[in-house]
Amino acid sequence: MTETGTKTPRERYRDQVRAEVKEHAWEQIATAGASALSLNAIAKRMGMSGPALYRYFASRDDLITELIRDAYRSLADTVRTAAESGADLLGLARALRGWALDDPQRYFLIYGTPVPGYHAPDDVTGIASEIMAALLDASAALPSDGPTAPFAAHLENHRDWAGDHPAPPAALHRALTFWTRLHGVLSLELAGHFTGTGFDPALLFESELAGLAE
Amino acid sequence: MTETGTKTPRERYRDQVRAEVKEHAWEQIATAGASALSLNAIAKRMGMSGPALYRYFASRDDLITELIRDAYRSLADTVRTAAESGADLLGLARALRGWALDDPQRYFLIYGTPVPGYHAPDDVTGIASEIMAALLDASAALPSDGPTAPFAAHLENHRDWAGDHPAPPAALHRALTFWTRLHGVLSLELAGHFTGTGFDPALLFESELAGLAE
DNA sequence: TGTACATCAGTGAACGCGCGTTCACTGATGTAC
DNA sequence: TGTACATCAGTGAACGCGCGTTCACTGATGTAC
Repeated sequence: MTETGTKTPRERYRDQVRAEVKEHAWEQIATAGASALSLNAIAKRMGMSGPALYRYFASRDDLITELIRDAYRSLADTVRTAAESGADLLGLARALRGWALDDPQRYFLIYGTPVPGYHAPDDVTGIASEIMAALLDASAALPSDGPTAPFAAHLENHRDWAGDHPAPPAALHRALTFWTRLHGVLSLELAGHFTGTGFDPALLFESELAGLAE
Repeated sequence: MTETGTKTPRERYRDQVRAEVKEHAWEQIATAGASALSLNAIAKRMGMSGPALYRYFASRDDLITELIRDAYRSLADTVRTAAESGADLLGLARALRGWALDDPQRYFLIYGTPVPGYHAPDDVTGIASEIMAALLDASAALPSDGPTAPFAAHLENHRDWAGDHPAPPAALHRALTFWTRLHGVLSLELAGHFTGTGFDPALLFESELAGLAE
């Protein structure tokens, strides 16, 4: 055991190769989808033999799990960074959209078709909560006048998903609505269902969210 | 060539086996996802040898393509039937939701993670237009008072996706918004992102769409 | 109604492929005295 | 500083698997006279 923070050359090398494997994995996912991801193919592209990768990842599933975790982490960081630089709720949404457009298959790894039987590791739910917390912060920061919808009352009684966030029901509702509308436009756009329609998805995105920011 | 409409026993048998293959395919997709679909596995479950299926489908891709077409057809029929029995825009949305809940993997085959490089056959765009036309009809049937959003103006200049539907810009906008909000709630719900949140996705669905029906 | 032929469903063997993963081993890198 | 040992990266062979797909063939079903 070395002191935390200090890394031996071997450890640094390990980290570097692990990172390189992941990079090739993302390339492969972007090219052929996550289901086509293969350890042997990655090894070949790195000029190594297949079994060599088992020094770095226990199994194919292990690698995928780590990619999912990284994707969540990357999105959470993106949203947090935006929040720290003063973005409002709409700004967070735009940051999330940018992140998704940056690598659609990474977006789909989190929000796309679920693989029956696969369960994400427990710690990603914590990261997912981070993202939601940022949205809740931004939502609560906006003034909320006007009548509250009936659904907000329902949310007040079912606010487990918000953790211990002190946002009032109207803010819960707004954050959740932001969340679903955002994914509605994004998932259709990224899956290509707007190609050939003529209109600009970015404008639709703005239009869908603008009304919510009051 | 027999007269159209009349089928020989052999043709009927063919149709029946083809249908049975598809049923097993859907089961397999529901169980393990579309990427795990295998002709050999289907044949085995039907008590046949693998090559036998090549009498009925030219290739694995051919089968998948036909499943996608059937999924579109099924959704279009669902929406059309709802429209014919007098459902309004909200009713169409509910019909679509019911269809999706009925078989989530069938929903994802159309609206889920796209497989890079795969292109749906041309004729499904026609079926997709049918669905959108039903939404546009229902949208245009609703009264539209109030000011039109800026995005509606943009849509007026980019209405290719609406075909030759005579809906006014406000109706185009409303149909499209229905479409994206509906998929926002549905895709997150079906992918399991609401599990453990406590609230009722059905209420969120209603809440998201109720405001649009004026 | 019966016979001769054509059509077609289904089989089993085979091909080539790439996959995940295990294992015994080599050679290089780091560590302890 | 040098030697003895432990650690670890990477290789190549091998296993078992299931896949899509082709092909020559058998046997049943339908068709024509």
